[in-house]
Amino acid sequence: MTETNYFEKVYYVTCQIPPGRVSTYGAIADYLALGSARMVGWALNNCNINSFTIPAHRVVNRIGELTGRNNFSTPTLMEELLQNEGVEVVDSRVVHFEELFWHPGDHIQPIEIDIKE
DNA sequence: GTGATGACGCAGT
DNA sequence: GACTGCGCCATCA
Repeated sequence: MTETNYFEKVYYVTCQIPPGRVSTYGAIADYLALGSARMVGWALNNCNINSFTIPAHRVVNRIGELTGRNNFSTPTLMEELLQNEGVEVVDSRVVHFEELFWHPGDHIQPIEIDIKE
């Protein structure tokens, strides 16, 4: 692999997040034993070129804030994608974040990318 | 080879 | 209770 498996780990876990659910950088970092949530954001930033295959919009910080929206094509794209999946987003924040929170490994599933148009 | 940076999180004040 | 600063680890310049 030309790129470190590190990216693939983040890529893998991120793809496990079911539509309509969200996870956090810290949760992914903890699950992958990365030791730092910044690593997750950094990895996603490097993989954002594949944003069509990586639901990076489902990854938010620990308070449910869309801190990475500015990294998308448009600052509103992340919010629109979440709302399209049924996630209510207000003021760049996920509403009922605690209820929609999905913990990596809780219901881990094989990689199954299903992109919705 | 060194310093700075990065979509965060926690501890300390 | 709220704010600030530091640390995690890897890549780029």
